[in-house]
Amino acid sequence: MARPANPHPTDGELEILRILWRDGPTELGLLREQLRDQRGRDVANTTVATMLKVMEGKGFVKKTQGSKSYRWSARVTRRTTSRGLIGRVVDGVFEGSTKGLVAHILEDGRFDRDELDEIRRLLDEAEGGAP
Amino acid sequence: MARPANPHPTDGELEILRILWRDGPTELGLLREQLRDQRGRDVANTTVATMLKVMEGKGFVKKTQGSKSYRWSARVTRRTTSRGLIGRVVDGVFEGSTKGLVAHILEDGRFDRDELDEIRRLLDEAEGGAP
DNA sequence: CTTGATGTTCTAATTCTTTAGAATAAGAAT
DNA sequence: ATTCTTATTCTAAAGAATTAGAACATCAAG
Repeated sequence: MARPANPHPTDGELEILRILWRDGPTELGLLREQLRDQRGRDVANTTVATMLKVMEGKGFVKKTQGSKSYRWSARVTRRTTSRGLIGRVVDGVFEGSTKGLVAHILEDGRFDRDELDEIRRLLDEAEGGAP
Repeated sequence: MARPANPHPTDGELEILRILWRDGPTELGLLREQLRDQRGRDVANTTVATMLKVMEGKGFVKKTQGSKSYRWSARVTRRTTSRGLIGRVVDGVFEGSTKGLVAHILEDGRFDRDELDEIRRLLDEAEGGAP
């Protein structure tokens, strides 16, 4: 037996998704440039192509026919992806307690007053829909 | 070139750390039982031992001499580990914005009124130390 | 039409992750 | 003392992740 497939995108896959979420459908060349900028070092064309292939197999991205080459775009939203990743942290270190995670972030995060005020506003909004 | 080393524990490693954080220094047999319970399926003794060896090399756990066998314990705290994992999510999908993460959780999480009140209290405490 | 740039597919090397068997050691039980 | 259980180390299989070269296609430029 060996490792089962991980349902969450890896760090490398997230680098690509982040670009696609931000820029929308993107052709290979431009995607490669963005990735180079993000990493601060060059990356081979084929590397990006291979990653996209793998990610396509996982259902993370899809390709549509562009003018001369494919245009790659995210098939998963930022929302569902972050939901999954946060769930992993919650289960992994907070024993399933989302509140535990929030507590940690509030205790640990360096927020200034404006940010705290904004969080408080979000909290008020959440209160409206609470059971 | 191949993949670089990942500073964060894997999901499998987290399963072990979670037990060690909860139960403190633990011998192999008991650790194996806890892992079996957590997973709902059996695990080989050697599997656990190998994971511990790898994790020892990464600095995640350490062993001390017990009565007859080693006692394994976490060398990283829950706090630093969650800090790292949360940082990864923040950088990965929220473009470095911790506030973005909090916003997502509050919008998305199903909190009841009691929990929201508790979060509000935590927020008040954070306000005290804010710049 | 040849050449050059870019994209795509195929193949593959390397390392990490997960899993466990084989062999051995060492203490417990009878 | 021999057997049983448990722990440890060594070895390794097999899939996942990351990286890219080789080969070929294709479109644009000249």
